[in-house]
Amino acid sequence: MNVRSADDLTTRARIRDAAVVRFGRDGFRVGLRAIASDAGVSPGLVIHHFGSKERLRGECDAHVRRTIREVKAEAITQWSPGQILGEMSNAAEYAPLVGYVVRCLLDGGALAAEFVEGMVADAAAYLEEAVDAGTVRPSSDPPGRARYLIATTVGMLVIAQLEADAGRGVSPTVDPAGALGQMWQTVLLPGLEMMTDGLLTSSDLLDEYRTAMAGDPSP
Amino acid sequence: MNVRSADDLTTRARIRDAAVVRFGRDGFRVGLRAIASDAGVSPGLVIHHFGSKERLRGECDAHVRRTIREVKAEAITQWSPGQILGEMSNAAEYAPLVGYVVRCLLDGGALAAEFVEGMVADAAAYLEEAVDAGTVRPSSDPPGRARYLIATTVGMLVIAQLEADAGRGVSPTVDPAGALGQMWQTVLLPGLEMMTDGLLTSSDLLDEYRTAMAGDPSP
DNA sequence: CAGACGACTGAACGAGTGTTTAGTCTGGTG
DNA sequence: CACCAGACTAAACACTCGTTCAGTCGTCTG
Repeated sequence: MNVRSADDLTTRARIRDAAVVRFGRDGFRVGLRAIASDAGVSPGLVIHHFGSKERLRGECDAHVRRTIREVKAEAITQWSPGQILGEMSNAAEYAPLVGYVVRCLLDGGALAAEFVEGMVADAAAYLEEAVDAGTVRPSSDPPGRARYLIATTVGMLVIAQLEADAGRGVSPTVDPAGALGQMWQTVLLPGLEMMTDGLLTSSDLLDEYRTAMAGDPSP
Repeated sequence: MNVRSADDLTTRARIRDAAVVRFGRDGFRVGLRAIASDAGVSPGLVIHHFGSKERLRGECDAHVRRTIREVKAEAITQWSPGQILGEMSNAAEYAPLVGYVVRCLLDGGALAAEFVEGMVADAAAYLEEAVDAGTVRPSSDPPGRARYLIATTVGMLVIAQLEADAGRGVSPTVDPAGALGQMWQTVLLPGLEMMTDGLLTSSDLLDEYRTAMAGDPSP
């Protein structure tokens, strides 16, 4: 117990890391036997250490949560919130974590909701700073705008995962992190265009919506 | 066989419809017994009609695909592509289909990839028309822009599903379609703002990217 | 050295799954 | 009527899953 904090390569930690990788790559449906095999261990030992598969996943969640928080803390000044996952996927060390988070997103656990809310909060803070600095336009609904932008990131993660899964049968070497990077390249230019000039040529739609909401704000 | 096309309420169709609803609400992990029970039928009969659970899902896919194509065909002139799912979720008749599609998106089957590509293609066509009509700005990468916009829609679907799942324990009456509608309301104003004015106050970032790409277009 | 404790394994258990099988009921046909 | 094909069911089968259990090994302790 006292050794674990100093040397994080105990069997227990090895099982946990193997579980994160397996969960991230194959989803949460994988059997304990596959995880145990990856860790070079018997299925019974996994239960011996973690009590149940659910508690194993709980520790994986906590571990991923903690790691992301650390990376985020030291990177908050460098990148925009939406890019954190992209940058993490570039570092091979953190690539499995990205896969794990995407799986959580698809599976819909508590970590997923918390992760999305965290991204939204980060984006809101980041946008507020940028608005104060004068580089980003102010919005009449800052939290809503943050949600809107994070939705785009989440959608790209999901679509990248979709294509990574689809290509797995043909070329098993396709990894979600690579697919995500490719995805970023594809939409970076259109995204920038969208962010600088917008999409519409006139403000008619926005004006219509605003006057409609002024008359009847209920829907 | 000749009866089925005239009257679509054969036992076979009833099982298929029950499967679509169950798959959409609980995901593809639900057992055949639950589906059979919903259809008022024994588990064996499901196999008798469809051969296997996988083939049952295949017929569900085909049915959803066909229905969406029909709805799309008669609605293509009215709504923008991203709104089709939203409008469908309002019609109670089609609400289960929306849930099914979202589940496919999360599960990552062939229908999911096809569905996303279909939405992207629709969005691209819709945007091209709008550009010609002068209501939407031209883009230097129209397909990329379509992908970017559809990613936002997909992300909102996923997040809405996330929150619908999270609230299920507290209030089981929350349906994905309702969550989706609520989601739309939340981000409609910020989305419109974004589309009319953009996000950034200057074109520095875009210009930087363009000059960088002009010098080294490889990455 | 004796004893105890924790890591660890291999085999088994019980519950769940999709599927099979034997058999019943029903409606139409010669 | 006899017959039969198909819809349909109840029970069982085969398999996988998470989990349990009895027991072995090595190490530390008194």
